[in-house]
Amino acid sequence: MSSDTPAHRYDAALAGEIELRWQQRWRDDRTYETANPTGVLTTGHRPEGESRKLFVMDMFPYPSGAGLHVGHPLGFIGTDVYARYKRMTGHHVLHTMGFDAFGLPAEEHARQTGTHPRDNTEANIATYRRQLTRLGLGHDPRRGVSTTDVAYYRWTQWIFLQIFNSWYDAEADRARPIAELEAAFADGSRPTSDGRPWAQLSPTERRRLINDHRLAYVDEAPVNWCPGLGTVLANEEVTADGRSERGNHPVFRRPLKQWMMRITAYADRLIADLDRLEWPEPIKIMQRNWIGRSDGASVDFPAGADGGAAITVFTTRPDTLFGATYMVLAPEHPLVDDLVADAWPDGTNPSWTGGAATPAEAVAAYREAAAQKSELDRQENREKTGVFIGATATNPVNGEPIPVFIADYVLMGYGTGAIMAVPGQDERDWEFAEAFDLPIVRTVEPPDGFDGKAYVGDGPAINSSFLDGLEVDAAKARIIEWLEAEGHGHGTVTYKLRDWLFSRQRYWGEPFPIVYGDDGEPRAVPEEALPVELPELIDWAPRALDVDSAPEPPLGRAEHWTTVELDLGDGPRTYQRELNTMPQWAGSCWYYLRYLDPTNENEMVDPRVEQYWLGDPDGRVGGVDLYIGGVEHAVLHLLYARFWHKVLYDLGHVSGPEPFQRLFNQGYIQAYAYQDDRGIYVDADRVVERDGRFVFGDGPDAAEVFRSYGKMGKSLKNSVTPDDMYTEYGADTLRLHEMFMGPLDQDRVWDTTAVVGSHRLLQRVWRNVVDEESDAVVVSDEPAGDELRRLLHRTIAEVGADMDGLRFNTAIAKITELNNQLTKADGPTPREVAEPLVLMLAPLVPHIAEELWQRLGHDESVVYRPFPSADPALLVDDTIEIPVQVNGKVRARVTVAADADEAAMRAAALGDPKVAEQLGGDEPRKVIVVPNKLVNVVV
RNA sequence: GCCCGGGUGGCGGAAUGGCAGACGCGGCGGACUCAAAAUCCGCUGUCCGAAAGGGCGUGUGGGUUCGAAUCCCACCCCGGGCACCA
Repeated sequence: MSSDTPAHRYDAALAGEIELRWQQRWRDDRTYETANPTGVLTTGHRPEGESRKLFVMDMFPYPSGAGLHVGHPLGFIGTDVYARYKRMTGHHVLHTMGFDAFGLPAEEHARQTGTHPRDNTEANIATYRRQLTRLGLGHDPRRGVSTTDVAYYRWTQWIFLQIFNSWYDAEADRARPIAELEAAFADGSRPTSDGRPWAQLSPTERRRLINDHRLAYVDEAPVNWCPGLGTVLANEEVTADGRSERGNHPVFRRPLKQWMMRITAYADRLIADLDRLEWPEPIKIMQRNWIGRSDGASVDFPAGADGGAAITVFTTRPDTLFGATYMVLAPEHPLVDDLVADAWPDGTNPSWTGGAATPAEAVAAYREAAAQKSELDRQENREKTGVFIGATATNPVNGEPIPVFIADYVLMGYGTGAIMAVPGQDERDWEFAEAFDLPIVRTVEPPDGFDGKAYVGDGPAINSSFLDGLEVDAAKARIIEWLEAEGHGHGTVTYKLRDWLFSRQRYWGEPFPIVYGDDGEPRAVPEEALPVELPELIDWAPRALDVDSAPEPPLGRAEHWTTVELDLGDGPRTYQRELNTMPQWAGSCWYYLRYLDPTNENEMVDPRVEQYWLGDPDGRVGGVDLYIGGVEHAVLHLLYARFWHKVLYDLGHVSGPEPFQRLFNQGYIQAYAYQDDRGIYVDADRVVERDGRFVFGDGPDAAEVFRSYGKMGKSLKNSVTPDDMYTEYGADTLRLHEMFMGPLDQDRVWDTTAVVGSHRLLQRVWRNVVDEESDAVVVSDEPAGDELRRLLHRTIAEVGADMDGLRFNTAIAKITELNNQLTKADGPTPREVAEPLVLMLAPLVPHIAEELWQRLGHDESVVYRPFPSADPALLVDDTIEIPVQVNGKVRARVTVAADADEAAMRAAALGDPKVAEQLGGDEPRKVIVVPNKLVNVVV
């Protein structure tokens, strides 16, 4: 520090000293520990008198090895400011932070750094804790669980067992304990699948029957096999072009035996309850689309030589049945082999045969070609292809025989894998019909002037016998009645949502509490045997695998762990453990519940504690009061967590049907990156701007570089870390700046040069309270002037409203205006203004606020001081200045009494010389007076 | 292609039917300094003008209104999601 800088200026060094001192004080005083109403954690803060509970939560981070950059804490700071504001307005606030540390990101990082995932994870968590503490986040440190803690994943396993031990009762529309299903089979009130009495089934048969109904079940189904990661993946983890979301490795569909969760049973409730949530509409839309409910009908088309087989299709347009002129099956549809004809029927259109001598050859060749196509080919080249299989089916509505094709535009994974093709009303069918010269029958009258091909809109039915004249909706209802009456089909619903693939062939995850006996059927580990601890493994990494290999769970290498002796009710026996682990989403499905009661060894959460923090006194759906996180979890975490919560709700373990009442998506902070003329990224912090060009380096080596922007990180060489900001300005400045940059839900570009503005504000605030030279407090106990007092109360009112609405950027702007007023004024700051100013700043910049509050003569922490309240009498002025418009353009300003009536305002406006000049002696045609706002004179 | 979100000074943004550009960054000028940094003060949408003042101005074009960044219609551009889902 040079000699002429004031000795007690608020700079980075002073900020750092203040921040570390107050962080220590908060730890010593246990300032942020929040009391539960009952149970283990009843110590901690609890507001006196009437208070409302408020549970504010962030999406917890994966503690990656790279540590934090300034983009990470945006949401964390947002929840912290909000939580602090709410504490000051008398709320009982629960706010903490844990770590989502199992799963691919942690494991991939450990793999790259050659360390064991547990060591790596623990080191990373320590780094994150240090960085988050340094930011001054007011978290209850007792509640910060990690999903990798044995004491935590013990309950993840417990929840898995709840799901495993339940089934979905479609009639009651809820999950029920599996024992109730067993009882229903046993007493005959529910028939077994093959009709044999329960008593006649062997123990293994019974187990199989029951296992088929569980909400968590093992199934052999086509899954996403990713050899690059050595594991299978959920649909949600695979990108549209068939690659893994993490690592971008190719993914292959292949049938494998895997754990599944019956999320599809909840599809309708997951859609319906969205209406009760205060979530951003785009997220709700994404969830609705992902679940993809379609209402329609299932229709049987008799087919095969004797007409004995039937092709069942799903259609959303049963009203167009009279226009179905051919059918298409997915190439891998199981009926194809039954239906394929021995020879081409006489007169077969040569373009239908694919040039093959027989239908069987054509089918084989087409399947071969389809299997060769990559996902990318399918997307880029959408020419309709297919072959005739030599067979016909009968349209049930008119008895017409129609040809059956296979084509890859029909997907086995949706509906029934077969469609009725109605080219008149479907664009894809039209294209296929044109390519294969198939008949086209319109069954909906297109509007006059329609010159397109397929018409997919509304209109009266035509060429459809008894449906003619009906609008689409009426025709659908009518034809479904007919199908049901005639036994040709029925109304039905399908979903895009698939059951959730729940097993991974990875080491770093929760082991399943499942074992297998001699019959190969999965059985639950008894509750009292939990936790099933993850065995220590030296060789834990997945093997590098090729496409044709099978997944190989690393837990299979834990020789002493893979078998276990248990008594499951029929004497001690040896069982084989399940070797897969749970996906990374498991732990994050329920962490908000464990925050409530993190040390409870007897229960997942004490029901009274759960009811207190997640129940809603206003009769809303309940759950976490405010949940802030990125939009990237729209259909992953947020859907899975809702599903688990609903299962727990059905089984009576939680009190409400939804986990997150209100969701808010914070934006992302991105940063400029710079590439040289070879396209290589250069260190962004060594680039300077000169006359609109960007230059890297200095002296003779300086070279022009080109600006782009993207996520902060090593690859773009554009990271700025919180530590950089602490050194230069302090944590309060960083917090303030991140909140000031723009609306919390908006993406923004980081600009380090702009941070100084927030630092200057704090410096000026400091100077308005403390003398920089002497370090003495310089506030005055004289009353504030009338104008300043009014500004203060207006600011209080506006800042409070902004904080409630998470509009921190405008709250800061208003505080700045008030402070600028103090800076401009002669003489010391009145205490009457200084104290509320410090209190208003406290949620945003808690350290400097604590320090100033103490220097203003207060012993107690600012954290639980009441937020200032505005005197309503001071929010209205005696006189106001209003603009006067002439033809909508502002031409003058006049001062009138605040309660001036229309006539007085009109007179004041027309009496203004500038307005008179504009009028040029003419009478105005019309004068619009908006009381308290403005006057508009129309000439 | 379909569905969301967005387009305002050199930059981040404010104003959601009533004074466009609050607040901040950057820039320019000044004070302090031997000097620089830091700090402080003033100016800063754009065009015409010495000034007073005036014209223009919220992606483009139209509309509703006394009055539109804000509401309506059409289009353009940017970002995101889904994508042959029957």
